Amino acid sequence: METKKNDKFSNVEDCPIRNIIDRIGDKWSVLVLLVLEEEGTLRFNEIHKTIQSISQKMLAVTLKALEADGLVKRTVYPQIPPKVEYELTERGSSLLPHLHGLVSWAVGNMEAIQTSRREFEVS
Amino acid sequence: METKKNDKFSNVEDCPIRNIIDRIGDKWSVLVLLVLEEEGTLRFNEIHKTIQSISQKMLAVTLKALEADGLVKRTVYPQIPPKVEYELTERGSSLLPHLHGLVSWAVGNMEAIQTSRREFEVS
DNA sequence: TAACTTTGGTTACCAAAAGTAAGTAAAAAA
DNA sequence: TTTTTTACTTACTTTTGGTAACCAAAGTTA
Repeated sequence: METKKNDKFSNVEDCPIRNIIDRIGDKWSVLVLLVLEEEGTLRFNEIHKTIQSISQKMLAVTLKALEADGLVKRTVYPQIPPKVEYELTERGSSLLPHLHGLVSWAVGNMEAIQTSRREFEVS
Repeated sequence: METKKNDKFSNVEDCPIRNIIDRIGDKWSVLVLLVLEEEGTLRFNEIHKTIQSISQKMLAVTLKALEADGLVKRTVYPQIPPKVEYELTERGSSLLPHLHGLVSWAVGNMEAIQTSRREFEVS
């Protein structure tokens, strides 16, 4: 008999791993976090210029999600034309070292991985 | 004048960050890697029993991707009914410490993040 | 006075990725 | 002969992501 209790990953809502993967596992969050770390406080369009391949829509969606999770702080200056600045919160900063671990692994292994992929395709 | 050279993330194909995020940032890869680390060698259905919320299709797709990247080794025993075993490769094992960094951060911050999300919703 | 610029978005529409449920192969057991 | 077992695949639906056009509101230009 297989009860839910035998599956330690059954409660997807409360599984921290799935929770974090669902959030930073999207297409853009990690890139935005890394850019904000490197460049400091940035306006919407400045982020967009740094990550040209993201659409305005996805940048807006990504920033809103990061803000909702308290990883990024959004500051609106009531001007016309509008001015909105984004910066990492402490919580966002505390995540970054772990991302850097991943990034360094990725940098060190990317070439071998790309080779593996090509070999796998032909077979 | 904005040339491609001003955007250090413009070559999405060759950006290691995007590369690794695209691969382990999918919904299931990290979970599968963690299960294989914890349980050792497992058959297809054994993984499926451990991660009940994944569909057979997505488990198959995920394993194939991990195999293509050389993170997981697939061994087929020519029997009927079939027997296929999956285990981490060295490359896969070398990635896991970095994932654990993320996991521990996720465990430590999940509650605060969930609170932030609820607060963000109402405002 | 009308049109254009600037910024930080939103909206409608389309494509790609992921989820669901059912089907498949092949042999051994009932 | 039907059922069982295992590791998938296939057809279909839903969710996510991408593209391009549009918007507000004040200042600048003509």
